[in-house]
Amino acid sequence: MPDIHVTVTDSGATAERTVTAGTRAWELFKDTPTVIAARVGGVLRDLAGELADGDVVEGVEIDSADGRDILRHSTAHVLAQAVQELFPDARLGIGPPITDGFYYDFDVAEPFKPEDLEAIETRMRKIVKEGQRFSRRPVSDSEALSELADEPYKVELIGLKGGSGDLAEAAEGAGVEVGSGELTIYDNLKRDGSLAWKDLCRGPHLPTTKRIPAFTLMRSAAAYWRGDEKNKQLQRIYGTAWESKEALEDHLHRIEEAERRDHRKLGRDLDLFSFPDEIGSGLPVFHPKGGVVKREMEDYVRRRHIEEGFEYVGTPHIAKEGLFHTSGHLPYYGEGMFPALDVDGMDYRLKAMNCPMHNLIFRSRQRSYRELPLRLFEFGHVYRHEKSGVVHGLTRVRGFAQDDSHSYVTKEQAPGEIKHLLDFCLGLFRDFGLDDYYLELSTRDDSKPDKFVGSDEDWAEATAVLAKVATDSGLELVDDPGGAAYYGPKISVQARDAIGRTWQMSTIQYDFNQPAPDRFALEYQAADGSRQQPVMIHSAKFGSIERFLGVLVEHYAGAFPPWLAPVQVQAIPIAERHVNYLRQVSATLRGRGVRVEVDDSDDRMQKKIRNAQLQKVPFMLIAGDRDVEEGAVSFRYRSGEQDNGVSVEEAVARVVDAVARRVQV
RNA sequence: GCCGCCUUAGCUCAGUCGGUAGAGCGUCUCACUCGUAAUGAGAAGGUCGUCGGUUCGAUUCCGACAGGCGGCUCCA
Repeated sequence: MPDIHVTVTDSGATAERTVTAGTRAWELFKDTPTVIAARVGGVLRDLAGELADGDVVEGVEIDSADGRDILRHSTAHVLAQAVQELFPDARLGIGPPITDGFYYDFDVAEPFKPEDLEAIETRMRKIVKEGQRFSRRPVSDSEALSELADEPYKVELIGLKGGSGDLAEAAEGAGVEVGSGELTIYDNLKRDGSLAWKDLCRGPHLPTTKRIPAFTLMRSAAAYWRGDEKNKQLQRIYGTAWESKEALEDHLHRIEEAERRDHRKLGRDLDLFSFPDEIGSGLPVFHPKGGVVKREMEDYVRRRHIEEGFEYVGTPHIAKEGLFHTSGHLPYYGEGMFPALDVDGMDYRLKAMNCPMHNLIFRSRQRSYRELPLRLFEFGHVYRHEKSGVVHGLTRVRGFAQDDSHSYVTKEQAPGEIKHLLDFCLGLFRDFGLDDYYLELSTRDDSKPDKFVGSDEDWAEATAVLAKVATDSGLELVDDPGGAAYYGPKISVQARDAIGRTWQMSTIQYDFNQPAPDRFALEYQAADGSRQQPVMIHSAKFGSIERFLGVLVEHYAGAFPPWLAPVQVQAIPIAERHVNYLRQVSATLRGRGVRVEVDDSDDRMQKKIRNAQLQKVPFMLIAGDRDVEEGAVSFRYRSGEQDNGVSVEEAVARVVDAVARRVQV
């Protein structure tokens, strides 16, 4: 056998090696059990793959991003095998790795029950224990079609590959089944070489099922085939798999931790807000403590808008239906609006957006170019008929307040105004202490022209303007094709919640449609006396007050920085005789604008500390005989850290300073 | 909207193989006045989500609806 030369990277060390022809990748990594696949010339391959002369081979560690994907994808195969062994009539959908786990879709007569998941998991453990080998086998399209004739969904995927070939569009995750090149089938072979199961798959996979160190099934849920509501619903089983039992434990622990931060739970525990059934789904009420946070947010953003050149306006919650025909909302967004209210034979609608009303303010008289940019702002309360299944705490509601503004500008002013608005939004995120976010650029879906208004040229221009500002910001930017509003593209700031879900917060939208002559016919008189059409830029900085508040609760796990905390100082007397002293201290604090409460209940002082701690109050001022004598207090932080004998003057200064600087403590 | 699961006191949850219910925390009352995360005693509090059906009898079984949870789809 002739020798071949390969370049091998193993555990970070690279070396040239000479091996006999026919050597397989696993032989290079015999001594590194954590390597479960190989990257050959930049392409992920099975360890069983034969090497060629000149190959550059890198070991893929199971705890790397690619390694985990391969592990999870292989575990998805084991899941599918177990399901088909227990439910022979189950047909296979797709089974890709996802963030922190994997899923596999099945067409089954009956949805899976919790007991089914237990049985499936037990069967999976058996398959893992058997150490079945993942064996790759290239097949022609016709071979694949005949072998998988009983799997209609796989057949459909093979058919798609033959067509336009855009599998990413075919179904999210389908790429793991069918690559762009030749088709491959992975056979699961038992120790004796007999075939246990097979699946159409691009791979690569672990060498054997035994290399799955830790996994668990999470839940089952329905999902539409190829993500299309018009298609049949398949039953999806979610699971997770990790490189070690410890990593799996850590993951499950992180999920528990996230549940503790859930704003819906904290909203109840901290008495911030609730969702009374009597009012309706997705319609929150804010309790006094939640009202404080909401008011601080509103005060902040109202003041900032005025500082940034906006004019505060006000508009009603409902309007005659015709207004929303003019704006385009009814034809393009009718499903999102609540049904009409019949008022004396005239149909009215709850508004889903504020722009039509701001447009009427703009149009209330002749406008001059000297007035531009003209910026209108208000807390606009909008109502959207969200589908029942999507309502979620404060982050997806049916009625909410937007800190909504519309900047009317000349085309030339648009880029500058967009940058101005983006800077405004980022400053707000900074002041509220949010740091886990990225920008998204939402553009038109060219394949659905009926969902968007306006000419190709206008869309291209608007998109280019937004893209440039977004790119220039230097922030992480993600494309969101098809996510634009019907009237124009947008930049949005996406923030992550405790469970890793992302929520759209600030939005900046470029709109050349509503000012158009066939809509609101907005115009201004230019310097040369001509009538020109402005561009309007929609923007909301919090986005929705409710959603932003929900994300804030999760971000801080309820422990708000002092400036936002509903109760900033809890005063705790050691005995009843110290209550009056603390009332005097509180009066001083209150005089400086601090939200302070004195706990004069019958509880013992230890209990009062515990309660304040559970309510996540930033500062506790505790006073007993010694403090009264010295004109001092004991100053306790949320961390449990304490400073005894702090003078009242000093304590007040500390609190006032922390509030003023908006710092977290 | 679709699929599955869930709904017992303000909260977290027991329980009733069909004979109308319990605990802890919280609330209220009383006693205690205590130096950095739970003092003790007592009391109140539930038409067991709503409406129908089956039954001698339904909180329990069945159905519809409402609300919630997890996904999917959607998210201007």
